[in-house]
Amino acid sequence: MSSRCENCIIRQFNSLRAMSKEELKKVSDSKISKTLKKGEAIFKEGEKLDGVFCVREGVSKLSKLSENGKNQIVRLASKGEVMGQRAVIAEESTNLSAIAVSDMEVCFIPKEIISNTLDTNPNFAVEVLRHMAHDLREADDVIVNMSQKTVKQRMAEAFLYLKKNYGEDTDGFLTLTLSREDYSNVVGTATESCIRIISEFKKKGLIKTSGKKIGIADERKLLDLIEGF
Amino acid sequence: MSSRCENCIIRQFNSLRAMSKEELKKVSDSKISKTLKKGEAIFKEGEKLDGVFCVREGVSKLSKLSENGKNQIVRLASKGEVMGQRAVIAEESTNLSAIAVSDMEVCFIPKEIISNTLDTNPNFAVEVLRHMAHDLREADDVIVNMSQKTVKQRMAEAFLYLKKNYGEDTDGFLTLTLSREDYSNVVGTATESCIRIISEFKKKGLIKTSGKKIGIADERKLLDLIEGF
DNA sequence: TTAAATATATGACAATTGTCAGGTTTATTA
DNA sequence: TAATAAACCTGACAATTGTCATATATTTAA
Repeated sequence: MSSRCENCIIRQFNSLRAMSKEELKKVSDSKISKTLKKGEAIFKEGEKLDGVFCVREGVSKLSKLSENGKNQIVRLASKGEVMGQRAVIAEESTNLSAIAVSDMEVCFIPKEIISNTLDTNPNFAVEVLRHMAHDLREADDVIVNMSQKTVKQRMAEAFLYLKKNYGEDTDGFLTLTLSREDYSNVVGTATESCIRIISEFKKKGLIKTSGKKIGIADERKLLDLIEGF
Repeated sequence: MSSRCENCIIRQFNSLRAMSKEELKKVSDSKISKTLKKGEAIFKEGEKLDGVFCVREGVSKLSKLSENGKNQIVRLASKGEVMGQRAVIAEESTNLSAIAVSDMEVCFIPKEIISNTLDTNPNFAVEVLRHMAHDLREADDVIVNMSQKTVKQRMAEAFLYLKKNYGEDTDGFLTLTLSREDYSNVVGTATESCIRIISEFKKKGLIKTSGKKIGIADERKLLDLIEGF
């Protein structure tokens, strides 16, 4: 369970790959592995983080709750992604909560190691920067989608996003199963609206469902819908 | 007009302050100063940028246009901010257009200098990282606002944002004057809805107007509205 | 200065989306 | 396994927001 970071394949996918052997050794010696069950929180908005969390297995939602009970999922983080980095770098408390949407395995890495490495290893800093630049672009795209696309279009995009990023099983259902409420929080709509759209898409043959599971039945038509046809 | 970066006060506000004297000298020797009139584009979405733009004077909107003609302003950039950094770092073409919303003065800095400095000066990389972390947080907040707040609430926030960031003149009108269309593109709504809300706010004494100019008349009530009262 | 273009404004209406209320199904746990 | 809780679903309706049409004001340019 708690193996050496130097040998961890996950590292290939994130900024830790720019660390030197010695740096990785330090990380490995001070990291703490954790397992989380679906629904458990890794951290909650407003908390001060003492480090970052590297996702080894499973998927987490990064979301923000408002006073009126609405909840917006800003992005999903999975294998290879590092959560809490933004807050640690900006030396702020997190603006987002991280909650497991599937069983997870994460490694906690103390912030001192991260900031020391940032200060001394430009390769690492640039690598982190690239990842952050990517996240920023994605965030910009989400903003634009929220304002320029209808709920239906955003739902269609959510399904295709999940297929692209997490794949589908042998029966053609999305590997990552989200609750209807999670979908509504990704898309930014009421759960009822979300459910209605799922029903409609199913009726029209765009998707198929089996219990909670959702599969893409007609990708072409979903794409057309997103484009506005 | 075209002074030395080493002496530029603007630098204090952005990541260039982490550059060494020699690095700044290089920047200064290769930078190109430009003046832009309100409405002119600094760059357009999809373009490959050969460098970044440091804002010395004026304000620019960073926005994205969709096929159906809708336009979303993702953020505003003003004195001290560096535009195009994200694209240069990620080595992608820009996802956003930058258009002057007031007369501007910007300095173009070739990307080679930026990436060389990133690779060799960890202080600079970390400083850029901090700025990007800040932008990312702001982007997350915008996503949440778009999904959790009504158009009225977002309009109220836009007015307070402009007051906070650009101040007001001696008559109590916002220093930065945006067109109604710009407002609608910031808030993510139809221009007609935007105008209607401005009329309503005016009628209720929350704001005052004088031609294009808008002033905040009752900050308390605007805040209450944002909070949901 | 006048004409044209652009920005602002408002009404009428339609479409989208949210809310509430009540169901049914599915999952959890005692 | 039965009881309970949670998630899913649907209808009816209301609120919000967008669209189209049109009028007026303001700016720009001939």
